[in-house]
Amino acid sequence: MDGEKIPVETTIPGRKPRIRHRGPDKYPLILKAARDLVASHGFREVQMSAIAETAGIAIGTLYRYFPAKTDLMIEVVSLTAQREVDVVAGIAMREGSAADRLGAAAWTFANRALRGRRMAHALVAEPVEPEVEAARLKYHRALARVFTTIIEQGVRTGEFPPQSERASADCIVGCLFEGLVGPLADTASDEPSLTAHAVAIITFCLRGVSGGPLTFVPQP
Amino acid sequence: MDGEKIPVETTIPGRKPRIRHRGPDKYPLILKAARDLVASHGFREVQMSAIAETAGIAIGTLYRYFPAKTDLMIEVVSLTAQREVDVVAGIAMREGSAADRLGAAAWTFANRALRGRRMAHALVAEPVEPEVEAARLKYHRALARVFTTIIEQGVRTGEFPPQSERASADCIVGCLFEGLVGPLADTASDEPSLTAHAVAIITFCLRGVSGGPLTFVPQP
Amino acid sequence: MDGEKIPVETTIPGRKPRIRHRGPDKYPLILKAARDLVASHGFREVQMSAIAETAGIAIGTLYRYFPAKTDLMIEVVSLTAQREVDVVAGIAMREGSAADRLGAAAWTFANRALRGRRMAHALVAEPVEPEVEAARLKYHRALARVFTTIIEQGVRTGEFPPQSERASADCIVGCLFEGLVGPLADTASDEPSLTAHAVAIITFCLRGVSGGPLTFVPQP
Amino acid sequence: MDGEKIPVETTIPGRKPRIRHRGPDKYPLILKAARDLVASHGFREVQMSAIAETAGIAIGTLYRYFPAKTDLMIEVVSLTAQREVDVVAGIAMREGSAADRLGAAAWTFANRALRGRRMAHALVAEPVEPEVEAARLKYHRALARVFTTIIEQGVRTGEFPPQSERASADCIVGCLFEGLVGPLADTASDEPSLTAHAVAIITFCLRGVSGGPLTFVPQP
DNA sequence: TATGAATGAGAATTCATTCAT
DNA sequence: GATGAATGAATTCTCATTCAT
Repeated sequence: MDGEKIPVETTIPGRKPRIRHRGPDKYPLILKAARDLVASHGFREVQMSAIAETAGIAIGTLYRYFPAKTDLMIEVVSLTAQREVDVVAGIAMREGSAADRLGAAAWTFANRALRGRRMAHALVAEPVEPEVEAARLKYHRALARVFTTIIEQGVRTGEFPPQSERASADCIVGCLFEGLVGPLADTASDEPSLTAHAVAIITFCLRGVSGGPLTFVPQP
Repeated sequence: MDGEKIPVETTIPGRKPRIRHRGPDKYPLILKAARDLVASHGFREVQMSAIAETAGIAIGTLYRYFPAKTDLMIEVVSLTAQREVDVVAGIAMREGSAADRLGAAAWTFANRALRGRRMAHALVAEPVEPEVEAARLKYHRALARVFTTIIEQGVRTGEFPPQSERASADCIVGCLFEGLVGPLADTASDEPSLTAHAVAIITFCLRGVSGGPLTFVPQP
Repeated sequence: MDGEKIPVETTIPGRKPRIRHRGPDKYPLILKAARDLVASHGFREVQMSAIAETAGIAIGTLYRYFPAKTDLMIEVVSLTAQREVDVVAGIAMREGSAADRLGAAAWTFANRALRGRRMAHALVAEPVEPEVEAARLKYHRALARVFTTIIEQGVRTGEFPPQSERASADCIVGCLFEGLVGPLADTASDEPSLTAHAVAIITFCLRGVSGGPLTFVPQP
Repeated sequence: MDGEKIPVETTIPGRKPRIRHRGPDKYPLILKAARDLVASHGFREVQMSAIAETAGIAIGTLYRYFPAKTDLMIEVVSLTAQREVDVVAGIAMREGSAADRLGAAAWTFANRALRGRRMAHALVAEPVEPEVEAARLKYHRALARVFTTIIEQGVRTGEFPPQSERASADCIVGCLFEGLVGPLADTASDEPSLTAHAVAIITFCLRGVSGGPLTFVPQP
């Protein structure tokens, strides 16, 4: 109506990326609440209202930090998974033979998974939406990549026979998930038997990769 | 290994028993509709109304046969899983060395899983409620039991070294799930590369069990 | 997982067009409730919950008949507007000179609008969403088309001078809306003065179309 | 017609009076931001946060100048409308016959409205709350008053026949709104056809007022 | 005065389950 | 027995407004 200024159809400011903080940053608080809730109840059972309540904030505040529930869940998966991968990768980079490092890496993963069972289960076998599922898959792949690296090194040095490193790495991840996370999710087995189980699984993996009669012995 | 079936338990104690009928039994009709829908859309996406419509009956009728959605889902998992276990168990009971039979059983599972991917994924990695999850777990265990049997026989005959048969069987199941079902769920890989992948995975399993340099070769 | 039946990714049955009724049809009930509420409170103030309550049904039932609020609002606009247009069009089709019929049609519209002011206002000047706005616009256009027809006939017979029939029809609609609906929406004028106002407006329209000193006289 | 402004009243009785400040007056800054945003997105789409961001101030500051969103919106309507009325009133007070001035005033309005369509639409057909609606109505009335003045002069000099000046003025406003703002709000018509449309509309108005075969010819 | 993080009431929509016919 | 319309609790997300710093 006013000839002097004809604003073009522009984006409304402040619409999407609202996450920008200075003062008290509730981000870690929210993430912790979400993590805890997922770890104890799984993805499906967690409502935004519960997360807000657990974090001691209002729902609206939640949405200042995460534009949608999906985003928060993705962040939970990514962060938690990344931490696991980092630790395992650290082990994989140490000194020693490929077999030793492979065993140590798997052993580390196993021990961490046996603690935090519920969360491990959520990361392994409880997808919700495609987008969260994608984040979960990334975790599987990242973990497999660590093992792929070790195996490739072993093959290069002749310690392991030629093989599809990708397939073998997938198998190791599968062994660890199925053997330690899935079936045991709700079983309350005793500590020693779980340890023996883990040792047997890692031995299986070493043999699968090496094609020889290796046996895993956990290092204290 | 005896000829008896390795059952995926179905009855849930403490639940209202399924209603039995006289006249036209819509039970298989409903189950088929539910199965098809789960196979094509996954557990989460299937509503009772959709199942009823697909089965060509009214929602109310659905509830005459299954007191709750959970029960129907459990039945879908149990029946579908039982069929898979049956087929794999059939292979496992044939003539031949333990290694041959183990390879053949795994190969059969792999091929069936690569068809019907969506359903396989639902059975492997898409739990919904604890109760359905429990049914899913029974499937894992039943499948593992088939492999346990083969391994035990191989160990007894000296074909395989002593080992935790339970752990090894879990590993095999894990290898197959992780290697074939999980990551590939939405990937559209070509036939030959998938076959090669399956071969590599089964080879890994054979080596894991035998501790020797076995290689899997699919029988035509 | 089952080789025999691989259902293709199909649409889940029963997803969208749920509107299919046999028994007690709440459709008119809902529409009446929505109409009444819009007529008394305008579009903005009407919540689905209020409509459900007014109709004496549950919210879920509402959604059996209308998949979304927008759809219900569109229906309200369309139906109400169509009725008005029909009545006016009926007048336009009668016997008589173009000027007579134009006057009679406008007079009819005016009288109906002066009753049901709130609703008329909602139809004329209270858009909500683009989709509802589109329905509202259709109403304006449909009403204009009635007048266009009369004017065209008048021009053809020489009763009216050549002109842009479309523009003239828009003007008539604008005169009626602005003169009768908009400003008076909340004014509580007395009956006689409103009648005089309507007469003056229609006279204006007749002169605008004819370019001559016509005067509108309402027929009893 | 005297020189005094035809004001669109702004103050709302019974509301907390607008806060007056000493230091840097952000008032015009905010108003400009709000105006621009309304002009490009309409009332409904504009959030206080967006206005604050556009104005480069904090939300809290916004609320120091306007106690509520409604107040700000009212101010936007009032100011914008006042400007339009001023311009049209300026034309109306020039030299010339009543018909000439009426045509020129309408022509000016039309041209300004065809630019800034979005804002014109917001002012004409996008009310939100009763209070904003009231401000919008004042705009309509103020605009009508300009035309009333011209018509009264024309009637006094015998240039126009006796009539309800109020009704005629409403009609002119209605013709302009309906013909130029409403239906065209989202249409992307070309310049020449819009001009022709405006000419036809103004001709209609001249005839409606004069009762004679006048034709509008835009002055360059 | 200015800031902007925090608030929370409110609105739309979904879907398992019930029950009168 | 079958039907399917009706139910309503539950859940996600929005945005005007407040207030401690």
